[in-house]
Amino acid sequence: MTTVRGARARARVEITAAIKAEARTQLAAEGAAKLSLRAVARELGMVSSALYRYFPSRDDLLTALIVDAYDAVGAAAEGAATETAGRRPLDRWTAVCRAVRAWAVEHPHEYALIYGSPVPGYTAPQDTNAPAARVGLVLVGIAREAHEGEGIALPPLPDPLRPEAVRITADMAPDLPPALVVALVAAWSQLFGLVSFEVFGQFHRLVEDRDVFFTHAARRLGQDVGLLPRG
Amino acid sequence: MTTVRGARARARVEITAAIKAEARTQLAAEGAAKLSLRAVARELGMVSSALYRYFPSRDDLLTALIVDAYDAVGAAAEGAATETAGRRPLDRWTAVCRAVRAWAVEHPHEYALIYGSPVPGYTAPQDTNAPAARVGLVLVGIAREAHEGEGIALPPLPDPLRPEAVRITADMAPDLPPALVVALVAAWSQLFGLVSFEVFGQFHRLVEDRDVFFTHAARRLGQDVGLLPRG
DNA sequence: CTCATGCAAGAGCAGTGCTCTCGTTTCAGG
DNA sequence: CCTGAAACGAGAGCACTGCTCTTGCATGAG
Repeated sequence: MTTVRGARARARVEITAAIKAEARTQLAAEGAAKLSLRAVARELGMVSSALYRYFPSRDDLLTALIVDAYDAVGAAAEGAATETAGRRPLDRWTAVCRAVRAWAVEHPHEYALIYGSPVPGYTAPQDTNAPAARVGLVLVGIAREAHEGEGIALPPLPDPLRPEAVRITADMAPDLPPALVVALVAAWSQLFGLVSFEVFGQFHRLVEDRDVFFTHAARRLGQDVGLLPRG
Repeated sequence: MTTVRGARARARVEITAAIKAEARTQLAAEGAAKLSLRAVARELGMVSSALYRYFPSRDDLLTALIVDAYDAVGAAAEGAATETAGRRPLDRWTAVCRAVRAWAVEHPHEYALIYGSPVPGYTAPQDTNAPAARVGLVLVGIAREAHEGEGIALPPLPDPLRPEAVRITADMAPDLPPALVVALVAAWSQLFGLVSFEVFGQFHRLVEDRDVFFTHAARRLGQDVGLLPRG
């Protein structure tokens, strides 16, 4: 049963949540590298070994935070998409990009956890895959809507490399033309290039008005996948 | 004097180089987070405290590696630019992007060091600025050449956000039109979005032929800054 | 030749992730 | 209701980390 079976089970979920909350606080304050199991336990009034009853290792605690971060940025993107339902696809695209950026700027350490360097020997377990895909799926959804409504026009590609030659996993969006899927994957990664450079400080003393810059770049990204500027 | 003043000075530069070499080996093997001063010293047959004669702290050793990494990827980009001198700007652009990607794929941990999450409380000192700018300057140079030769055409921007409204530090490329500078900065960061997603594994089980995909995306990036497909 | 300086070694401090043991508390099956 | 298994918190301990300080030795400049 997944229902609460008693005081013990209730305490377990509460303590697990408290550990994650305190870990997230330390993460936001100092970054992932300085997240210390002992410090978390100390702050919670426990002893470090007691924490291993809830998370088998430090990496497992990090994994939980990673999943939460993916879910948070995914929820931000989905929220922006639903709030702009019915508007022009290019405006929706831009709104979603801006929501991702806003979340990243507000939670730089959590952003770094999921879109920065992978932690040392750590390989992401399978259960991070679904949360990690949420932002991408939102973008695909907007493009699909535009495509079905004929509100999309991929610019001609005078390119020796036909996009059909780029093999993308088919089950991602089998209903969309390959050229659009390729453009979407590229735009998706390029979006996080823009966000990462801002969050990681590469725009320091280079881009003054980062909000305006990002909005402009995100809009052009939407045009790159064929979203039309006028509905 | 910068010349060698004696056996002592010679030994100093040799040992400094040996430390950096061993540190780079460990960096490539395990990643930045697992780089241990004691392990480096152990491997070199010294005791850990002796290492502090050469690097005041672990972060200073990391800084040295960061500068080296920026220089390495910058040199790769510059090499690709000089090797393709005289060819069409769009081809040169693509070649430079491919050189950056190739270096990143070959040195993932060093790439993560400079384009991944910033390390914990660490703020990059001033002497990393110049090496960090090299790749961007190569891209600017190619765009400038195309612009001077009239081989550039920024597509019309039916965009409510005029690029002139995006303030970019003026002394970056004062001779180029603002719209081009904005497009260049965006393309620069988007290039590293493509590379980071590949190196950090976000394309896992998604993009099959990553070399073809990257070349295609890099070429479109070049077109985004106005480089013409036909010379 | 002398002596300040550069240097390696070692001990030591405070901190880390993690394991193991040892009493105690809780909860479920008989 | 009772009992035994499971879950739990506390503590000691291991091997490791970055870093500091002191001690003695070798180098090389004056």
